Amino acid sequence: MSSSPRFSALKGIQDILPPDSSLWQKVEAAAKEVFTLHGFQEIRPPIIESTALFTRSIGETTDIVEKEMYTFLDKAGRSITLRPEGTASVVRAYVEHHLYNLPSPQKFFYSGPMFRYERPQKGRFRQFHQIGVEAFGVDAPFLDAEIIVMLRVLLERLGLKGVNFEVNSIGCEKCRPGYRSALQDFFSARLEDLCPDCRRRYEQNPLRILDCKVERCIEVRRGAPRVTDFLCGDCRAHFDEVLSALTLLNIPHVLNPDMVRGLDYYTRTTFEVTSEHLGAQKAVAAGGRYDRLVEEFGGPPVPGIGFAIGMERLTTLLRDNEGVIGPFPDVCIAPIGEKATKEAFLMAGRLRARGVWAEAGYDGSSLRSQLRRADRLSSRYVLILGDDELSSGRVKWKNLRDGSQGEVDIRGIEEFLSAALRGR
RNA sequence: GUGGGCGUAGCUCAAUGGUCAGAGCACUGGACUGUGGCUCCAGGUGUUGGGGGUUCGAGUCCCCUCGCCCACCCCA
Repeated sequence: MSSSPRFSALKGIQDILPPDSSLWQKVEAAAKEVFTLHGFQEIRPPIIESTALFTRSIGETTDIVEKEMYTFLDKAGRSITLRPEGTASVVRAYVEHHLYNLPSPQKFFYSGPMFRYERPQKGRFRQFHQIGVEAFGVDAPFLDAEIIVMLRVLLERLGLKGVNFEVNSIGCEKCRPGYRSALQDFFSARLEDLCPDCRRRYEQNPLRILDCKVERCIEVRRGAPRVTDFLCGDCRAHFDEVLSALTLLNIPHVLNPDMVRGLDYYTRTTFEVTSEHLGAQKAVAAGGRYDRLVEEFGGPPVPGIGFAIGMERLTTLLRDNEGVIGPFPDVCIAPIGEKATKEAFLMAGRLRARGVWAEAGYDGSSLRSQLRRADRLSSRYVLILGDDELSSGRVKWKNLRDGSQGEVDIRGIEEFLSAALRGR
């Protein structure tokens, strides 16, 4: 090891290494397949945007905007921010390219890194990854239900178990102010019983008191007014239809009137998928409606809805459920001697051209160590290629799974292995 | 930003303030000149995260710093 400076990834930012990366690929492939079946197409927005895009949409006073953004000035002095979430960019693109002129709903999915300058902990990183979807132009409750169902289908296909679907409605700009003041009225007489954080929340965002984990605050908020009792007629009807659609579709879900959203743009339906195995950050996916956001970005009054899945959180759960086992080579070729090594090199190329994953030994290490290596890699087959084989033109093969072995003509190897590996 | 825990070999971890900081795993070779897994033998690597201090003597105690983990705030 040299004494020159050793680098490491930045705080809260991690490498995704094999075999973990193959689990990520599996998730991404399943998401693409499920989303496509539901009419969603991929959109690839940039990772950096002008800072104002996020401060507008997410909310000036949210923690994300106030203290968690990676913001810098470019060479022309413009304020640029690494995206802390995906929705703002998709809405920007939707408006910028006048996609509201296309038939509604327009449905998109995306995946990639997001950045928030936070203290890392379990399930929380400074660079993390989301797979998300957004749908524009339809405010019908069936779209809400369809999106929740789609999320469930995906998670089921991935074999994820032990998660809960929680749903809520936080109303619109008409009903929320009334609820907010009703909450403040309720807590105003009990302020001294609340924790310091909640006293601050009382002023800034009283809905957050419903989310507090302090024992005393949980007591105090018993009997607090529920957001679902303050919904206006339209919001009430919308939410009821979402719920009955979910019931119709046999989707297990729980009403959680205490569920709060961190971003300002949400309206009406909100939902979360939670797990008990994620530490303090138990949401593996979350989303909701944002019926005013397109308009706020200068577009027509077009409703929107979407969700995002936290990749690190999801893969944590999948890893716990089934572990991660990497892909295995189909065959390792163990050459003995220089001439055989050259032949093994060529043979590996021919096998690969036939779709067989072949590994050939590069140097003259012993047969024993080459076999040991093949075993460690969990290779299915080994081919032994030494002077005897070169002169006889017959290669020795061994099945490392059951120990069977034999020989095969050197020119028939591709056929032999293709047949032997069929149905792998 | 706040609080707690932890940093010793590639990995998992030992070592009362006291010789030269050890073991298992892994890796390579051999026992078995060309047959993996089991067993045995051999091989060698550390700025004890970094810096400073206390001490005759620091991996061990103190301070600073960096990093990791967990929690708060908040969030996927």
